[in-house]
Amino acid sequence: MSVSSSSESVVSYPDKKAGATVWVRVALDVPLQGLFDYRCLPPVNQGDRVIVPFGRRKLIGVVVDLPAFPELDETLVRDVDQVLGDLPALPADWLRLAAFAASYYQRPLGEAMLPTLPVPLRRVGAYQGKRSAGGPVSRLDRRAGKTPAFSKASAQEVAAQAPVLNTAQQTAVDGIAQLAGHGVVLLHGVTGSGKTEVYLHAAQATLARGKQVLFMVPEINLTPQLEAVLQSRLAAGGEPCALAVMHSGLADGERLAAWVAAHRGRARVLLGTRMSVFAPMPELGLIIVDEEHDTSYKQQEGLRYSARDLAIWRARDLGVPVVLGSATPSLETWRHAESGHYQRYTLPDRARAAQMPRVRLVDTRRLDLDQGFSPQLTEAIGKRIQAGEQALVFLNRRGYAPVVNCASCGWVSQCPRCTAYAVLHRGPGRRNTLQCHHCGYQARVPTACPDCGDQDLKPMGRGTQRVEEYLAECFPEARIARIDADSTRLKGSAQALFSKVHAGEVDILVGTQMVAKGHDFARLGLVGVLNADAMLFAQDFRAPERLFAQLMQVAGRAGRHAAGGEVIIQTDYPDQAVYQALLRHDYVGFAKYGLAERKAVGLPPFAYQALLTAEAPALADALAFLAQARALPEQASSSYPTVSAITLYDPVPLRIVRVAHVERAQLLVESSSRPALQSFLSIWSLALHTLARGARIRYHLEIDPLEI
DNA sequence: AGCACGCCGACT
DNA sequence: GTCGGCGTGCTC
Repeated sequence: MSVSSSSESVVSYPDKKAGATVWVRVALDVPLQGLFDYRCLPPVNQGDRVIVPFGRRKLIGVVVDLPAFPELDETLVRDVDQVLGDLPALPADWLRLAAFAASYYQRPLGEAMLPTLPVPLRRVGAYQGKRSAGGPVSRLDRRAGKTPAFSKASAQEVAAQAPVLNTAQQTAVDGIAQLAGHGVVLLHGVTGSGKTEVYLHAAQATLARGKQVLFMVPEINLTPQLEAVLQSRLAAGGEPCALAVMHSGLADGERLAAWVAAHRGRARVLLGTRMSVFAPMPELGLIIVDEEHDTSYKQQEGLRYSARDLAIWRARDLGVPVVLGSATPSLETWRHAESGHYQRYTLPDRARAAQMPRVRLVDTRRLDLDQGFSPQLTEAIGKRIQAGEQALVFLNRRGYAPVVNCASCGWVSQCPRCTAYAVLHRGPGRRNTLQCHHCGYQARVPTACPDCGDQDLKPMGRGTQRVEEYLAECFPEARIARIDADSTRLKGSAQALFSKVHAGEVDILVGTQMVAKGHDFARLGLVGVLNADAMLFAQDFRAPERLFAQLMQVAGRAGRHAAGGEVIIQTDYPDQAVYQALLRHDYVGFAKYGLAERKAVGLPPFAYQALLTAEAPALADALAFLAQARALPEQASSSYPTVSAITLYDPVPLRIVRVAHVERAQLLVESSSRPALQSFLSIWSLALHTLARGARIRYHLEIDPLEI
């Protein structure tokens, strides 16, 4: 209609029919505090998406309010360009969740809200312009006849028999069923104890009540079998259940399809990674957070949210249960279980016949190691493969060797852009490279030392490639496979490698933490762990907790089906509490010890933290910014009512100061009171915004950081 | 964050 | 004479 310039002027100056227009308050994805008011022709509702002019461009925003009066002088308020009616309005509970996330993580509402929408729903170009063709949703619906937005199993598949629950599982299922309204349930059980079966029963009961289920997992591509299990076991209304899957590996269109299916209530189960916590689900009745301790639930850029924490908030807001599952719950969660704040159900043994693997510590202090291998470990591997079983060597370090060193002058390979070693990688056909694991820098390995010209350059230490090479020398008959980020770079290659392992075409598997998650190896009899101590002495206070979780998880790979599985951990520190607890498979003891230690020194979960990180070309500028940030409350103490309850630590450089020519420093903020911290941060974060303007500084404020 | 305006340096 | 460097100012 609006082709001529005269009709455009009608849009700009609408008729002043009394009551013909309303005011709308819109959240936009701009790094500006506050919301933006526009004039709009009804019908328009809270939760509608609108296209609005903003400066010289157009943006898609979400209507969060219909105020009686604009906050601004009416003459400055512009007109909404278009109300997008292609989907039902975003529900009120979704708006509440976004508002909570924005305030808790200290970001403008629009910056929290808009990025959670599938890309096509927030791109003006998808609605206006040459090839918009009715918008992304109508295009999706036109396609839907051919490719459904979500999958359904056939009725026969759904009839698949459910195993009988053991007593502990039944107790947990009953406990979840008896929750009237909201409650947090911690399902504590080791790998193979049957947590999935409890989830399935709880989910099935929820579906039977006509409600939707949100099932969250840390990484979906590592658990492809879960989708099939949900598919074949869950039904809704006598029909196989409609399941949608959502994760970051999906193309924009696929993600849109899953999101729309959840939003329309067509998908009854949504299986997804952390981003799925923001999917609108009008009839949500249960949230499951599998492996709740997993750090993948923490978003590491943009809005740095914890999907687990938001899931709990969302469940409470909706008055529905949330089930957290883990063999090694985070100490935050465990503390709530201990205090009775969460209901805890423990699944004590492996539900199927298998035994827990035996854990053996090999004290490497006085041993002569051969390429990092103790005689005990090498011998154990030999025995297992002779018996026709598989062995897994776990090493959290990829590449051939972490550093190359000159024997005569002491030169070491370093990344020119980062304060980190350049790692030696073996490429195909002896094509060796030095690679930086922080910035992606790559270079040929010098043939002689760049400093002294000596040709005696030696790889120091070892990564998965070198371990693979060593094992091939030790066990020339054995079929060896390596699974790490390098060997699985190509799409589908991870799947192919895992299939080979499952098919028994591999005797020895070498892998990084990638192998610890999800996969269930039937013939695996032995897990050997190299270099665990490196993780133990990693920078931050959560390192032992993470190491314990990771070793429990990798140990769970051994002997899951057959009895007699064994885990060998090589360490210089066999007396460390982590290893001692692991010997006894004693999470409870380890958690008790860990919580006591945290309490004694006032660390989370007995304190609440925020971390301000500054980045600049020169470290001094980053540190100066942080020093100024730290001084802000002193300069204006009256604006900070809770500052006395807050500790601001000294700004310090990050352990890896420079990454890709950017130098970083951080400042830790701590309080024993979460409300006091929140109140402080809400004022401080505004002041930081002003402070950073002018200074050529990038910064971010992270709430509840996992690594400090 | 974009996006434009604006005011000084080397080039077809 | 212009093309273009990125400083700074604004967005309901």
